[in-house]
Amino acid sequence: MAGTGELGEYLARRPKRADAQRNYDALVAAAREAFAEAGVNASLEEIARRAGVGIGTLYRNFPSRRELFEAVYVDEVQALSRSAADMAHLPPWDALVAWLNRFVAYAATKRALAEELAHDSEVFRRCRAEIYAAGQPMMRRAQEAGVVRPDATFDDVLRLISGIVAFQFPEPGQRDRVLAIALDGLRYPPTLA
Amino acid sequence: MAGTGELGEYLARRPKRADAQRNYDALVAAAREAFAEAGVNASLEEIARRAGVGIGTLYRNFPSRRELFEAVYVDEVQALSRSAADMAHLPPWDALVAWLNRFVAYAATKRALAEELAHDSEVFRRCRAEIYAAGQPMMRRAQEAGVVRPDATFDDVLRLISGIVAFQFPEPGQRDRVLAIALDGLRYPPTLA
DNA sequence: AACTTAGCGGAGGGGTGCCTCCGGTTGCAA
DNA sequence: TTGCAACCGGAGGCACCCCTCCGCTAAGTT
Repeated sequence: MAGTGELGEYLARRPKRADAQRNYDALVAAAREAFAEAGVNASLEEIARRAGVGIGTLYRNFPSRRELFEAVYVDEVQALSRSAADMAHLPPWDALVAWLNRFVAYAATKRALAEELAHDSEVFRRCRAEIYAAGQPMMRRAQEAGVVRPDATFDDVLRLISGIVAFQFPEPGQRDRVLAIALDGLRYPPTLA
Repeated sequence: MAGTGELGEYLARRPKRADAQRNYDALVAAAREAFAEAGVNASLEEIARRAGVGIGTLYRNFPSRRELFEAVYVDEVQALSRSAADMAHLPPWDALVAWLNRFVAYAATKRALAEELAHDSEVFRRCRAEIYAAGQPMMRRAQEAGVVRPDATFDDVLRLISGIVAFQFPEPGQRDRVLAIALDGLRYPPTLA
């Protein structure tokens, strides 16, 4: 688990007794599903039901909705962060694109969650730093190699991708086509398709 | 009002008596604000309160939440549709970009609404057709002039733009920068920034 | 001015979600 | 095995929202 920054300490909240741990994990898993399906307004009682525990158990582990958000969000970010290492052996442009594709999977389901946490949350700031630490070097590397336009920031790119992916595309190929347009805009020097 | 297609007939629901018309209009205006602020789940009772009418009046005019959505949505689309004519005198690329900028203003506030209506709604289909009728000729014109990549569809472009704009950008300049990246990806043949 | 009827508005029943509280249960250390 | 502290779960109070129903009001007509 080394290399995921100091985010891990936020998992120290995980309880100690075996049954309590089972419930904690079941709640986070249920919450992940529920938030993906119904958005951030998913009913907490529904989540408890889905996890097979009482509503009281949910509130004991996560006194507020926000803390449940955070628990779901943190390990998603950690997985994304770790994946950056897998792309290290690729050429600069390919590495960036590969990681951005991994980012797509993250952003597609976690955008609403991130938006909710964005307002003054220590956890969110740390997650943001974690993502930057993973992706920004790849971006810089690609820019220094002259294959990404120099006037774009890493933040620009994340927003570009996140926005596009937020949509539900009816036809599966279309999302990739739209992403390709966006990536062509990022590429430098411009190339003929 | 010519040129806005057959969408106008949906406004025939507007009631006849003077007081009823005032209330109808106040409700639509209140709903527009409320949806912009609180999203599609804004409370109907809050909307009625804001419009200064009873909840009963709201339900008489709009038996379901969806019909209120539609009323708000339709004239927004009509305004967007009409604006296409204003760009006719510009060169192909500039015209398209100008209209897409107008589209940005529309998409920023109406995306959630559109998503809600997207599922089997006759009104939504007509609005969609209206938008296509307004924008697709500009897109085709630009492609025929060789200034827009030929493999992109009009739908691709709308999704590209809508997605990006869905975000709240903290710094105002960033949105334009991100849009510029996307538009560069659309442009053809690619040009050096 | 008087009438008629479209239109008004809000009380109220039903439903759902949030969160607290506490009697019962069970993992685990000794 | 036993004891107890940690943990469980759901009943219940509160708040909010949805939607219906019906007695009242006033706009438009004659």
